Amino acid sequence: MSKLELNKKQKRDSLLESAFSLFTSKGINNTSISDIVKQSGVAKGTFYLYFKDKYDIRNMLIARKASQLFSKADDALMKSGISNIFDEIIFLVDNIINQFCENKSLLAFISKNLSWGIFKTSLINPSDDSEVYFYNIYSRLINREDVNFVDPEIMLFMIIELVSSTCYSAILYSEPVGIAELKPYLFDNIKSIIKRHLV
Amino acid sequence: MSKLELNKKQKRDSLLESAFSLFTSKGINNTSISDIVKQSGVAKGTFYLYFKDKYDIRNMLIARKASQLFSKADDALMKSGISNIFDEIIFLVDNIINQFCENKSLLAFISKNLSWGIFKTSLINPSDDSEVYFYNIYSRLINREDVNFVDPEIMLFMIIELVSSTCYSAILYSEPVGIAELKPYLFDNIKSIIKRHLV
Amino acid sequence: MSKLELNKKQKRDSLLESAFSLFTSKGINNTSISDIVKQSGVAKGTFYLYFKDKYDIRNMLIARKASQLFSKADDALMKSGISNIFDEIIFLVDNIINQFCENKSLLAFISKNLSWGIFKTSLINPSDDSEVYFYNIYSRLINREDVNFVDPEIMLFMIIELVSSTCYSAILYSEPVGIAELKPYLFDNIKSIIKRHLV
Amino acid sequence: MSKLELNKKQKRDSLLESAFSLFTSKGINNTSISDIVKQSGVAKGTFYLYFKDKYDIRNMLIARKASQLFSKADDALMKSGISNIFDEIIFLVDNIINQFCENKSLLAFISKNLSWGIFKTSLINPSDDSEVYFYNIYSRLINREDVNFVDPEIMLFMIIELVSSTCYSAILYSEPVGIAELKPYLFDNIKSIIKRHLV
DNA sequence: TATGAATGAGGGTTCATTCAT
DNA sequence: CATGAATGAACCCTCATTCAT
Repeated sequence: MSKLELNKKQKRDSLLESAFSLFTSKGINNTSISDIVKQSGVAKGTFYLYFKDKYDIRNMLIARKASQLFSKADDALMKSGISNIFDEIIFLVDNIINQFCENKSLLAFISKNLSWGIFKTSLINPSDDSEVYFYNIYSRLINREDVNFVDPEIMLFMIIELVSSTCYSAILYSEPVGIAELKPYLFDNIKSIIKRHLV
Repeated sequence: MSKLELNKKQKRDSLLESAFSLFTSKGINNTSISDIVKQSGVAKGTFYLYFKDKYDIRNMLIARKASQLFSKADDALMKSGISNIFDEIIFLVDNIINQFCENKSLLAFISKNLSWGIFKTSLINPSDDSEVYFYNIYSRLINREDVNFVDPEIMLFMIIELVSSTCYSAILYSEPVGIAELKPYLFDNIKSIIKRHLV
Repeated sequence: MSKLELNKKQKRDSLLESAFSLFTSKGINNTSISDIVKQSGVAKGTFYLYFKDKYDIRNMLIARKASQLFSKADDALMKSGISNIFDEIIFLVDNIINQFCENKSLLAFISKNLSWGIFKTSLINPSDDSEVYFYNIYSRLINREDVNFVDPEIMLFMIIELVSSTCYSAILYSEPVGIAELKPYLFDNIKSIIKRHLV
Repeated sequence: MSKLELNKKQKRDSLLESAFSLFTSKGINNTSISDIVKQSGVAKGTFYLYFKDKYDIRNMLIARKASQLFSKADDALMKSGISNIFDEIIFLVDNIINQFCENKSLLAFISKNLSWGIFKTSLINPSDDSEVYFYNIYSRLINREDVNFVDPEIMLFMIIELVSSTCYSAILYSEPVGIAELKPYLFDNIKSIIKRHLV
């Protein structure tokens, strides 16, 4: 990669990270392009060399952050030696929930913005290294040798939606209960979902 | 109610309905106070006599629309003669899903904005007739003579979160599948959740 | 007219006159809405209460200024006692040319922007008192008792186009000659045009 | 001409033609340097190696396009065998009008921008082959053996201004009438102008 | 109570121009 | 000669909010 291209990648990354920190701290609606470039230390016009508008950079961020989240969880899973399908999924969910607990603004951002559409777009058209990993994790979970799922995509969809929406309320507002109290019920439900999709 | 008070209530209702139609058709971010008052046929200053700002009227609307949704479903339930707890909840969910199918912008509005916090606020502090009704439905479901739930609030919470988040994607974008294909899995999962909370 | 309405008319007039002085001194392209409101002493948003954009105010100005130009010339004609059709038209043209000589920026503005379309729109839909006068002058010239014109509209069109385009170059740049030197030829040509349209 | 010089001429021509197509289709105000270089397939900086700014390239274009227009008309005239001065001028005007009818955006461009100043600059300082040709046509019309004109430059000036301003309205907007209906009057007036300048 | 004219900060976006490569 | 990434001033326009009527 030439020096110029490296420079460009750094600018893009800097804009992405500035946008993320602002989106998560002040919310997307209250973040202006001005804010983002100011935090990045680049000129306003530069933003438009890399992104179409605020929503373009948001979409890039969701895919990127969700991928990193899963990659991290998957790394831990690899080290754990777990091989049972139920345990694997619960492990991943638990790890992700813990990441959320430590980074509540990430939770707010992902929960409010992750849609299954962006999810799949990112799988099919990875725009970043982390998103390539993401694809590998996904396909490894789905195409296992030991088990056959009925409609595995629907299964994952339901688990992800259930986890993200309940955690949002439990972790951020302890509503109706805190995450610790919620977990047993949540994990039981996830197991039920998996069971439902086993042949 | 005096004629003046009636007039005031009509103005407030008119503002609420105008805001709802604009929020659902153009989105909250793209709706201005100007738009709302123009559609309502009242002056700009008048808005501030009834609501603090755009987000104030939005919160009022969520509670109001969610209550109406549940009330309608409950009316149908009453006429159905169903008394089994599983069937009752599935019936309610199914009815609400059907309402969503017929009114997709309502789904988008409720899904993106309904939080358990507003939900409970509305239960505890009803600001409208429909919300009082709402409370009755809720307590009738929870405090039944025939069954005892463990943590009934968590159960309802999970069901509501699961339904609203999966329906959002399935009904509006047919992602990962359409609502018809999703329903069997969804209902099975709801039954599992209920079962889990029965003593 | 209420005090409020009077105030509004004054604001509108002030904006029109500010825009005119800026358009004529700096050109339309180099005049921003900011410039106009600054000169008018009103807030930026106020501009948009009265005009759609820069081109809206420009069109209003052309009609207004052209009407005032003709009205002034016609007033002088009334006082002159001239009744011969050739002499009347030459008198009007001469008077307008002299107005242009004294107000070159007005000439630049009118010449570059007056189109027959705006001309007729202003005749049909006067948006101002001066434009009503304008209509009267026009119809009095066309519908005379003493003479009958063939295609009087085409005749006026040609005279106006010839005068405005040649004066632009002659008065502003003395190209190919100054206005004094041009006049004899111009007036002869106008007479030829009139003659051509007499039955 | 060396290969390098040829390459440079091609770049310049390419920029000129791109600018022309954009100016005529979108208008000068809505055309940016970015647009021009994009259409030309050269880098932004390259533009500034050949032209000072947008208005520089516009002036080059007017002279170039006006010259081409006259050259084409003159070619046709040469082939026609016409030798009478009235007929020659009418022939040229008619030919140019017909060119305008077939290329309305050219008409809009020329009419709005051709000034007698640029006209003469182009005559005196031709910046291009076509402009040299242009000069020949001009002097051949003026310095004839068979006739002597009084102030031939004023004569041509008036004809050109009258034709370009009336055609603009008639061809582009059919105001006050279409070009076909206008032509008889226009030609009569041109003949009057010529007659006026014959000794 | 109700009005709606007025505000002006601040939003998104464009673009001519420069300059290191 | 040619490039095109970067700049940042300047643009247009919106809008929540106020306040005299």
